[in-house]
Amino acid sequence: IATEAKVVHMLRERGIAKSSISRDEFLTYAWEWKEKYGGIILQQLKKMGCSLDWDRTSFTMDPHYYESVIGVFNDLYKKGYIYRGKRMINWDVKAKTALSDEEVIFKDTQSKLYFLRYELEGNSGEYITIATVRPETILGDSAICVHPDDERFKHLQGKFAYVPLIKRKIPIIADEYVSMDFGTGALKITPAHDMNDYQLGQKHKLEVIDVLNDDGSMSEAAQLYVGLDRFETRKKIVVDLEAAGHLVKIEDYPNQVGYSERTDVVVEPRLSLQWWVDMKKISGPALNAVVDDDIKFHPAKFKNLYRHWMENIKDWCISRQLWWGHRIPAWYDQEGHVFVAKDEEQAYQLYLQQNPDGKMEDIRQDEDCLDTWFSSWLWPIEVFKGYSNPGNPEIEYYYPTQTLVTAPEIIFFWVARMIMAGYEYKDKKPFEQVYFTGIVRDKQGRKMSKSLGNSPDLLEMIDRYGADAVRFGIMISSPAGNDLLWDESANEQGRNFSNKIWNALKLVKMWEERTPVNYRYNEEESAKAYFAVNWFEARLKQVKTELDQSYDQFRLSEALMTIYSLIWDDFCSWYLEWVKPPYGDETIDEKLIISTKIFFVELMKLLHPYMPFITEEIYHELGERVDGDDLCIALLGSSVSKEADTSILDHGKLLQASITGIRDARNKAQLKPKESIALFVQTESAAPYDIIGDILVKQVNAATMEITSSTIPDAIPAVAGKEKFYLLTSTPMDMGSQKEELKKELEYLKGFLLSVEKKLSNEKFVANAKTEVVDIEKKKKADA
RNA sequence: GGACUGUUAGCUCAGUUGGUUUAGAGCAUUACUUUGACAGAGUAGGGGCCACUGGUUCGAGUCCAGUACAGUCCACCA
Repeated sequence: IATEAKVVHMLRERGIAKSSISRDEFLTYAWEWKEKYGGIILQQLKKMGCSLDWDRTSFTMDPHYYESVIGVFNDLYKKGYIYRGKRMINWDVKAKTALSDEEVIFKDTQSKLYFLRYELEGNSGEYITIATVRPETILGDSAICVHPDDERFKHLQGKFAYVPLIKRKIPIIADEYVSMDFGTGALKITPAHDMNDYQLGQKHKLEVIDVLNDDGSMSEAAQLYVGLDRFETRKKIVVDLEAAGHLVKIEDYPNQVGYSERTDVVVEPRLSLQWWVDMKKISGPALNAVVDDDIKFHPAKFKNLYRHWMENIKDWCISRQLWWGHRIPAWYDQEGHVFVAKDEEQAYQLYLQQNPDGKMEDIRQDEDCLDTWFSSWLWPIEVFKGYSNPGNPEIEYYYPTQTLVTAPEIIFFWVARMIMAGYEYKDKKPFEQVYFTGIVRDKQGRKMSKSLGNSPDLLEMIDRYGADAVRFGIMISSPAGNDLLWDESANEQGRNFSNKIWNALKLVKMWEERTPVNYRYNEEESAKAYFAVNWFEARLKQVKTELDQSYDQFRLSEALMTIYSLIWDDFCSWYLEWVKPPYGDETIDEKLIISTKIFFVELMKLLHPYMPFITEEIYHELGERVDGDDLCIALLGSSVSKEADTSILDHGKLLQASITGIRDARNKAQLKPKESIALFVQTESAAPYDIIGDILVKQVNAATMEITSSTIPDAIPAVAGKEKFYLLTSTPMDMGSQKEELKKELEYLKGFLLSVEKKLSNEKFVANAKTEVVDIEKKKKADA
């Protein structure tokens, strides 16, 4: 529909009206348009780094696909699942053509609401009053409808009234559809000119009286004003109704009226025969598949929505008043008999069976096209030629696919119908998981759309920030199941991240310039010398486990955040600083540099799906030197276990807390970074400091470190958890600001202690809560 | 109008069967420090009646009901 609208627009700009060219000519233009803009979209996807199989692009109007769509239509028709039924369409009385919904422009209009009274049968002088904005349609009335509970009209139910002017007798019926508080509470039913009226008419078996011709003039069925234009008729009938005493009053009534985009005339709702799919015939397995989690939705909240829709499924109107698309394979003869076939020749053969003397020219094909989703719902099958060439190796290999990624707004249009088609034609689900992305909105919360023109220019953004940065910006702000409020500043974070990674590479490459020293340390020293390596290896394992969990739940932005933090905080801020050779040392331990590069490669692998370009580049930068190295293989082999070493991780935490605490104390005491200190550690367990001591000393610029059992006078105190540190400096320092901080900390802990004690002194809590919970509270108290 | 979903720091969001140190993260912001991987970095800080009102419970951001507001899809009213 969008394509057709765009092509129509393009032609109009060139001064060509759609109505002035043939169907085939129009389609030539449409194909040109498709090639051009389809190509642009593919280029953008490539520029974005989407790793798709570019040799296998597929289109629903490829010849094999087109035939399959027609084949499916024929198949469903034969099975009796497709039928013709009435539907209200938009009719352009000037162009004498049906319009798609997209071609109707609604304008706010100041209309009039006419209150008309209909005389009741038998009791001359008694009336029932209805309200309408289209008085000319009363000539097509089949009934008057009231709410069954409406006391005002209860006595009239089952009686009859006369249509004014033509005195046709119509019943007064009751239906809950009518709202009691609108208008007069009585509704005239005109099945031929209103969809709801039509449905009520079906329900109550009312006559359909079409009072309009296709040019908008009154038809023979109207009895009066025959041949007169609908709006002329409206003026005239109001005068006549007033003269006959039927007009009660006229009120102003603002409403929206649809105009044709093509001819700018008021669109006429018109009943027309359209093609439908009987959904109840095919929806059963598709409902169960999702309800039973055979197909999983992410986020799961859409499951409810899906179930509700499927349980109340309505038949699917598959006709569209368009030229661009799969043309409905139905042919009609002069009498309106239908012949559904795969092509004109076969339709003709069917026609011949009934009309042995018939000619090819006697039948003509349906002008309409199929709803775009009637082709799209075959996607998981026909992309692999699973319908046109069943059982071929590709469909057998790829079907069912694993994950469908799509937008929640097309859950019914596309997802549900693909599942139905999957069970109908493959007897199997088409995919295992469905991941619904957020809807992209701008900062003001508006949906991004072509018509609003509020979409950012992707290529321009890529030029400014880099494709990886743009991808990062999108992914980091795409929490599963929420809309994505697009803000260009997210790109900046991505760009800064790229910079950070690139600089980390620069640092590692600088180290490579140094003289390598092979295995500087012996077995006993290695836990200490390679603590940073052991720690990061453990962190890597730990984070990989977290990532597995995030991915299992399709929490993509969370996974990216985890990787971001692993690289920035753990790798750059901690690990690289820990292994960084001291200033002035021109050598480097070979194990350190190789481990670092292996970690770097591992990190690049983790990040690759999000930022493919920079990770690919760095992988190759590092790869030349890592590949083929025995130590690399040995290191990888040593990390078979997925369990991270928790004691190493604990030591890492202690080291981080110590560094942070001491640095904080240094800052508060306004020590210059270059000023060295003597560090004293007061701790309950000294053992870990054997391992982390060297790094600690380096990171806080200490000349010496000692374990002490008593406080050190005249030193700057620092605290990390239950660890105490004393920083001895050559110059005495003012510790006023630090004291303030510590007082605040103390206040907090006092308050905290109070709240815990309050809880523990509550007898009901101690009596009712689980013992573990009470124990935790007791531990909190002890710690505080 | 129907159905569904949401409402937690300035912004975007976590918070997994109610209890895990008197609510967390990223970004933004503030102060100080630093300039030997980093058009930056380090350290610290500020910022929340967890929409509102009731209820269940020893205990509620978490469960229940209602209200308000927002979003989405569907149907659109003579």
